[in-house]
Amino acid sequence: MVIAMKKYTFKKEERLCSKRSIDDLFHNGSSFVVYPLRVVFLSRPTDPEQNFPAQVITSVPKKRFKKAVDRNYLKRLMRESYRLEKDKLYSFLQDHSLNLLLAIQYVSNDKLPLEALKGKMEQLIGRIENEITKSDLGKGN
RNA sequence: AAGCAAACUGGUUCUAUCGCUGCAUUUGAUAUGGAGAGGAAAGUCCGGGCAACAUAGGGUAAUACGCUUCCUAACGGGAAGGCUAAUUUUAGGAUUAGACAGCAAGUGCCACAGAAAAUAUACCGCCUUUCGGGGUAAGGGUGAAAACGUGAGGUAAGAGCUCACGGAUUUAUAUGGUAACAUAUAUCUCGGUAAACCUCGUAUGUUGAAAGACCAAAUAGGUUGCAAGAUCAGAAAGCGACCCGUUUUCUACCUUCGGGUAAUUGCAAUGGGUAGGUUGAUUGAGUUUGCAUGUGAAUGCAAACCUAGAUAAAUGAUAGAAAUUCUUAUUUUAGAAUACAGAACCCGGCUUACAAGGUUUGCUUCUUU
RNA sequence: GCCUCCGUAGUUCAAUGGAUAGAAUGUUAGAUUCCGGUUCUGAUGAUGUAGGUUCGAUUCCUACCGGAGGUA
Repeated sequence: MVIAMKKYTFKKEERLCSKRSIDDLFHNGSSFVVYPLRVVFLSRPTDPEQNFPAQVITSVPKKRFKKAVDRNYLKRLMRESYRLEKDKLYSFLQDHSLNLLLAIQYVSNDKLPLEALKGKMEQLIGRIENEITKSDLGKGN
């Protein structure tokens, strides 16, 4: 576990690439919506081989944005906002020693600017922390 | 000069901070340096490279294409030319478009209207008559299209039946041209439709990089070989002196009567599958410049250059400055805009999208001479 | 990525190259009824878009646009 010194990186280990874990995430994960973002997440105990506590995948549906330029633009904005806001999430996850799989989908029909997306991302991360603590409590009982 | 249309050209630049993906050097982590979307990357409409599998040879089927010569790795692409049509021009000519082989091989179709839509079975009319009929496509105003057109001869009345002039067309010869074709002479013929079936000619084996090739480890299982002990009990025989141990045969099931099969564990070998990684994969029908050849597409030679390589998929965000244009404004300041669009194995085309600015051509209007 | 198919009234479907493009249902207006239902009568379409072939195109050809499915 080597983090903390580099806050704002977004490397390959932080992305979700394995097809198996993606299938696992979408079959077993739970979800909620912070408009215009829909989140699917799945928490697991920490794997000591992995350097980062969360893996993220972003997606924009082709039905809502026909042009590849628009889709790429929105994915970049989502990545950028996640990169800037993920700090809190990482420290929370390390405290609870959890590993998180995360999928963020863009649900709106309109393009939002970066500032608004950053605010939404902050809300979203707070919501995730809530949900995880709830489920942990449930397990405890 | 302004506006509109078409074609071509064109496709903003720099700095800082944070971040992403390859590459090079260094290293314990990592750090430093340098690189990082297009003319259409798009549509996936053609053609090729490359790969796997298939493959004696020929034919059929299916699909695509179809004036000529040339270019090309190849093409349904391009260049030059011919022909046809449309527009324009007094004319010469110019511009644009063309699936532009064959209906003089066969078959089919041609609504409505019209006598008739193709073997004219002649409705009216004309001529003739022995009143049964026969001849006749000159006139019918229908239709998108009416049996080559006009005139003369001819006839009972008529008719390319004959002649002259004219239009289209088949074949042959001559001249010019590489050829398509053009011109002339002779000859044959005279509804349209092949983006109707079809005929002739040419081309195509099938599947696509999620193709294919390679890699070590783990897990589960398949096959083969060896070994082990157990199920496993009974009978007979052999060996060792005997208990006992061991070997062989029989007893089970299937059978084509040759034989075959028989649970478990361990070790070794072997080929396959799953997920992952490497490769395929970016030095190539390469890019730029110059010279030469050619009407041109293009080709040849020389020099220089290396210019993205991702894989749930990088090429971004923020701040500042400059450039171009527009508006406000007229020293200036402020604001807005900067298109279409994002590589997915690679090339050659085609098609479609495209802001401002620039060039050329055409049309319209206004001004001046 | 590759391949195949389909676009006709609001909806579900017809139509051999002949045009006035039909049928059911829906919507709506009127009639019938004391009121409603049933029933009857009428109204309601740029054949996805743009070109071409043809005397004539929903149909044939080409290019775009949109949608659906298959493959892995």
